[in-house]
Amino acid sequence: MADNEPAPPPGNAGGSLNFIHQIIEEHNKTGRFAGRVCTRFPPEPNGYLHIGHAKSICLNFGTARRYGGRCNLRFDDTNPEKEEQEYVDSIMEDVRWVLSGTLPAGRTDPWDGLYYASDYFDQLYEWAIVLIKKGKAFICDQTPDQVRETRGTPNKPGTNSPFRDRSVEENLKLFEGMKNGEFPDGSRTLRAKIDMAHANINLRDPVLYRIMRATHHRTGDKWCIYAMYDYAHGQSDSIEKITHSICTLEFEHHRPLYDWFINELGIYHPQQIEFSRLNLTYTVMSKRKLLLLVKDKHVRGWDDPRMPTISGLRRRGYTPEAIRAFCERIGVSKYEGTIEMAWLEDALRDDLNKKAQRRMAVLRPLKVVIENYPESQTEELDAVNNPEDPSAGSRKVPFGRELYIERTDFMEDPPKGYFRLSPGKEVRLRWAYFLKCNGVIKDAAGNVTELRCTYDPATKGGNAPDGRKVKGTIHWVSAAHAVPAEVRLYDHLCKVPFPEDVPEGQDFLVNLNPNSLEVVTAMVEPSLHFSPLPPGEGSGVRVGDKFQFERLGYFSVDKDSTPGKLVFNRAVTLADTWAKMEKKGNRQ
RNA sequence: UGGGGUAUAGUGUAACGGUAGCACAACUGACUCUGGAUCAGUUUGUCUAGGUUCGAAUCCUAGUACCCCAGCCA
Repeated sequence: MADNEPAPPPGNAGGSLNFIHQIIEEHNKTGRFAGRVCTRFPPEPNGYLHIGHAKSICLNFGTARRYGGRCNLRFDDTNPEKEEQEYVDSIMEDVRWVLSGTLPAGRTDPWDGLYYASDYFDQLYEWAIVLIKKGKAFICDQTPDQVRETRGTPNKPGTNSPFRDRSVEENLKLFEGMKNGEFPDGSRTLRAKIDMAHANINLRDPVLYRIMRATHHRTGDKWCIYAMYDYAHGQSDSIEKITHSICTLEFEHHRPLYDWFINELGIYHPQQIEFSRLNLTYTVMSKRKLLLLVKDKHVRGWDDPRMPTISGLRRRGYTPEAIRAFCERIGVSKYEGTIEMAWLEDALRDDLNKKAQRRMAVLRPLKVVIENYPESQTEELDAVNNPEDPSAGSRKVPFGRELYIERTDFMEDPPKGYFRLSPGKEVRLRWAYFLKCNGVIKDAAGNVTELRCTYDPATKGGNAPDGRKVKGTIHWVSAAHAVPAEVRLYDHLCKVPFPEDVPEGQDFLVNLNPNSLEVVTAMVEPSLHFSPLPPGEGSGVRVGDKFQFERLGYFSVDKDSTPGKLVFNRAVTLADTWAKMEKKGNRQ
């Protein structure tokens, strides 16, 4: 994909071509486009991009890159009622981010051309006149209801509009009147004159232009008629000399209509190729549904880390490399399946395991007092920053008489196979000493509030000179030095793998996971403190910095952080064999 | 009694008439100062029924299942 990025590991895509690349290579062989490859990514600026768009971005930009071609970013902004500049801005930011690190030196934008369908409004209007003059389009005065009623159904042909046989002169005059604002919104349309009995409903005299007085984010109030997507899209591709117009499956039966326009107009003919859109378990992926989640405040915004949006994934802690690896792994086909969320999560773990420095953080603290450790003593111990990357070096972590450990790392009455701390048992404190539990202090309700332990001074660094082994190693932070931090623990947005599968009359909202966000106050090691300074200035962590909290998962510094308060998002947990064993035990 | 698509392990994706492979998941085991990572191994598959062929996931015929289409949305 990129010059400075290693080739993807031999996954399912390794070595073999996806069906789109096969088609392109066939075209290159036969000279259909003279060896030229030009693709485009054509979002409508009516919402934020999601992981499904990332698949399309990787496909379109990756294909262009692969064949030495070009890829445009084009905003299909033909419906001013739904489109906003905010969305344009977010889309550009997200495309840049997904592709960041893959660009040749000196380039900031991944697109070879930045276009808007609104750039072509004048040309589209001229072409409409051409169609009218050819007798291939007419002004229709039917109401929306009448249009619907006369369109027929999949099983029943439609009937001709009574306005279908207006003269060319009258059509021309009325169309100009439409453009000049002489008629009210919705009172007339320009329609193609094709075949009201066509088996493909898209060819039953589709609407080309509607009257709509809405301020367009780019053309302002210049127009009060707007082309329909179907009329604009194919010609936009044609204008840009797109060779391979890659889109999702639902546009397959629009292709004959696009071809009809191109042929009637006698203009350059791109090749449209359809692939199946991405579906993921435990989430929803349509802009309509995501908009609903935002508008009705089921989540905290488009970039809520539970959202499958690119901005949500970014905030959660995903890296562009992980997103790209995921898109590479899932492949491209026309089969409409659903990818398991575990694939996405695995891609992130795979990336961050190599890159993220390790830190110790205790999510649900349980106090430990080491009775044989001197009262006022503290010391600094060496901790390796990343065992996968020696160049990451090491750091000092403070140790003292009082510590916090994870509540789940202690059990008073442990089951077989539990090798963390329990009365009389010994564990290793990561990078520190062996620790043995001698007593348990409880509150009136019987909850464990504190552990009384002893340590073995001879095991400093984590190894026993007598060669004795411990099975468990647990993480900890020194109570005297610990820094409280807000940690947001995320779970799947939806509580079932296929949230759209609901009984009649219900919608996916019933399947939202009520426990998708849990907020805890964790204790983290003091090397983690927030810096508001730009990267490179002073010490501390910045928004977006990622760490592995040992044994817990990967965490990213959230933008809500302030110098007085760190906020982390849990991007993904670590694989947890013990949790799996427990789950299996419970099932029996 | 419409049209357009798609069917290969649990999930995706290869194989383009010649040993059904890979990844994720699951399960074993090894190793480990993260029950992480890593390594080794195991289980599970060509929608069905016929046909052509020495040989079929692939070609033919007939079925079956699922998806999309009746916006002046994209």
